[in-house]
Amino acid sequence: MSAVPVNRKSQKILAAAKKLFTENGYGATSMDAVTARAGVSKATVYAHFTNKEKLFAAMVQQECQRLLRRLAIPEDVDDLAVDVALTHIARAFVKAVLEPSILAIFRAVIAEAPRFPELGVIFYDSGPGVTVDGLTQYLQKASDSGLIETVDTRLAARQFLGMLRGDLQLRALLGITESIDIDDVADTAVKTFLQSHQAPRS
Amino acid sequence: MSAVPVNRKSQKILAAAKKLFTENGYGATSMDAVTARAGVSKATVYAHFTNKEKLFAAMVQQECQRLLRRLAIPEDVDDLAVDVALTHIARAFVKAVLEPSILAIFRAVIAEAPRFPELGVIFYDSGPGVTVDGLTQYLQKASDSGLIETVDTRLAARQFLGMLRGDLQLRALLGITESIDIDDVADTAVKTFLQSHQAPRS
DNA sequence: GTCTATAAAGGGATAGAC
DNA sequence: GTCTATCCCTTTATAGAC
Repeated sequence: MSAVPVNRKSQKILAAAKKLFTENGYGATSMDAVTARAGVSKATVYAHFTNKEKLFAAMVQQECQRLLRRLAIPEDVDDLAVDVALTHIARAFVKAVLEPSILAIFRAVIAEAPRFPELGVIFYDSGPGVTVDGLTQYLQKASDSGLIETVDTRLAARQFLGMLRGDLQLRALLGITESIDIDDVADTAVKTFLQSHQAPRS
Repeated sequence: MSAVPVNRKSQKILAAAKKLFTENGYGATSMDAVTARAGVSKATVYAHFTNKEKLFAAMVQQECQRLLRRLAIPEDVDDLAVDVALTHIARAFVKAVLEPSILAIFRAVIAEAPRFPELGVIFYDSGPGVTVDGLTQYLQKASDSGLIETVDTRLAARQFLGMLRGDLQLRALLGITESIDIDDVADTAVKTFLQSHQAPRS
């Protein structure tokens, strides 16, 4: 008589699926491996998730909700000075996009995007998309207040986030590890951005 | 008595492998499908490429050499004004990273990076890496000539290329198509970059 | 080197008992 | 809902003839 809405077994299966799909990829993950890791029988897996595709999709959607919220822009930055706020945002963002668990789900979705087109949209909208939206709103407010001078705030947000990624994220996705100073990357991007967008001091 | 160094059959097989691996992914591509598309027998494939992994690796390496050279910075930009040169570079770069054939190989390598760690390095060094190197050299020369003021030219190059990608490349990798003005994205990035790096006019 | 045929294993999915 | 056992197909890889 638990109040948990989703079955316990479902969660076990999804956890196993997440681990195996993200580590080995969709094609290289067998349903047998999922059942073994989840500690249930094969028939149970199929009772909960019709087939392999549905299981993969369910796993991705759950991870979207769980992981990618970390990419959202916090609400409490409005009180800070622009450079301080952007620095907070930048450091958190760089850290998040290099997180192994987030990289793993990125990799899985990118890999299977051609065969799961809906998932690409769901993934973007619940992850990278909310980051762009949040930063765009912030920049818009800052621009309205005269703190910065930016005409196309959405494009500016994308540029800023792109600067933060540099090719760090790509290298990480490719499995190239490196020791870099995350804060340095973030702070330099803030500096570059503000030099371009801050209203010339009168 | 052809002078072609590599076997004709090899090329047929590699072409089929490229098509199938990039379209369907590594796991979903069978050796049977490759042989059928190449019009050869299975034994021939195995005679040329020991196994499936080796075939995939060979395909990636060939595509690295063929496709990714397009990401290189052209040599003839030194004669141009900085803003003109950067605009040329930027437009060509954005166009290249959105090219379907290049996206396909990106997707395949990212997907299989965990199981083919060497390929990630080879891919980066022969593609995105040469872009960063080339632009870094260009920025260094421009900085030495006093045309721009940039302390860390490599970081600046990464920032600039990151701005150009924005999240365009990510969206493209996720299969999200959109109609954008490539030149506009490129030109805005150049503007932002120069506002930050150009020596203040005296 | 290249083919046809096949071996050996593993894959997704289901039947039927409980 | 959950299990065990199994069907049936595809897969990778090889044997043997030419």
